[in-house]
Amino acid sequence: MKLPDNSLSQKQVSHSGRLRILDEAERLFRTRGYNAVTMRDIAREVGIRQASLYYHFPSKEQLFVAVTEQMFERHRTGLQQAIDDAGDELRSQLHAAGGWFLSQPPIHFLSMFHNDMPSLGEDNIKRLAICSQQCVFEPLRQTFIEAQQRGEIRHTPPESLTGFFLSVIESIPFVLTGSDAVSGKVVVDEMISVLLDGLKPQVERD
Amino acid sequence: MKLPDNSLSQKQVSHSGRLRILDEAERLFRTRGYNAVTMRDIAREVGIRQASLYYHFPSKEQLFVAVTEQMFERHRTGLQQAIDDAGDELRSQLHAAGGWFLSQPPIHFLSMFHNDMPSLGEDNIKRLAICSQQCVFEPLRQTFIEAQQRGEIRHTPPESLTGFFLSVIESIPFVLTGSDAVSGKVVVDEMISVLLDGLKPQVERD
DNA sequence: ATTATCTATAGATCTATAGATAATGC
DNA sequence: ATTATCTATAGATCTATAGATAATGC
Repeated sequence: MKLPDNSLSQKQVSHSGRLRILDEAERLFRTRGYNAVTMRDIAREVGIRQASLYYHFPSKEQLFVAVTEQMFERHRTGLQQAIDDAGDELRSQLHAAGGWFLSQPPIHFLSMFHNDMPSLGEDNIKRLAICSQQCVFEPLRQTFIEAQQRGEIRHTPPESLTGFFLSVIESIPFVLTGSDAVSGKVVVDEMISVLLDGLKPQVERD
Repeated sequence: MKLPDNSLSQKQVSHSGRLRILDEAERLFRTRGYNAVTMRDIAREVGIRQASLYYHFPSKEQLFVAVTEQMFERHRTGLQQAIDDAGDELRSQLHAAGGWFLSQPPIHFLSMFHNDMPSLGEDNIKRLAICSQQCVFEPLRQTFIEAQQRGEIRHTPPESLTGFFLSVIESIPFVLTGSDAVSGKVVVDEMISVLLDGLKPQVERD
């Protein structure tokens, strides 16, 4: 099974079968989690029978892995692009990163690690852990490191800052449940302001 | 294929059956989530047969609700106590709150709202949402409000600050997975420092 | 001949109920 | 008589496989 070679003429008007499945599965897995979504649910959304999914993917687990890698990969390119286009100031870079995440459906990292991944085989757990690390964590970590090298913020473990940033992003859908008088953008902007004020370089005034 | 040899001579040292069930169920639900835990799993841990659980609780869902309310209630008293004992400075209050959460197994709020609660009936969802609000959110929110009234920090929606604080607490088990050279305490201390520096009252600077 | 679907079903679970049985308290 | 357990099982699912069938490409 290779990539479908592109000699397909008008076969895929918008979506080949495989891509439709990936898209619908991603939406369902994201909103309800791996265990709560059945192959029947996915098939229903795609408009085929449950057994037909097994022509494209050998198992529910492999489908989930494919879906999740696709999603992380999309975040890697989108996030990197957003940061690169945002100039060379940490503040604008963080706003760009925040804007990127707000433009996408939430990843639900914590749920994924806590609920979904334990249902997978060990190899796939490791694989997805590495993938998330490289696609989402690493670009942000690098951004903080460079800001520290430029002296824009004081020295604090960049892993902590990345966790800090992402945990706020991830909790936005949750925070907004209470009072929807606030939008995600506002919460992220507040967070970035607090973060940057709190990380001002330790000048020896005072 | 009979009794799993119960070599305990005195049946129950400290716990009635119902409390044993609540405790084991809490541990399992917390570590694996509502859907991934079966009544059989809980029964196995308690040392009884699966059907016997239904003598104490009418359904898996009711058991989960009882377990979760118990847990939130424990957080309410523990958290309030920690804050009350911490003097009247925001910094020490936040350290106390952080220490409380670190002393407890993680709540996994986001997983609970995203994966567990959608499997419950609407009434129970609302019930648990209110319970978490009152037991965990409200004490923290009140703490931030009072600090603002004392002028210790600048004015920022206390709901955002609470979400901020909790989201970092919640992501600690996750952040630590990468590099366990850092302890939870260190991450929380860093977070509090950044938060307090970032929230310094708006003196006219620059 | 290949690709993509379908029907039918095996084999595992899981929740919950029914009714029997043992232990305890009066 | 009450309390707490047990065995057995009904009734729903769910994943995955086997084999038939239709559509497409050469």
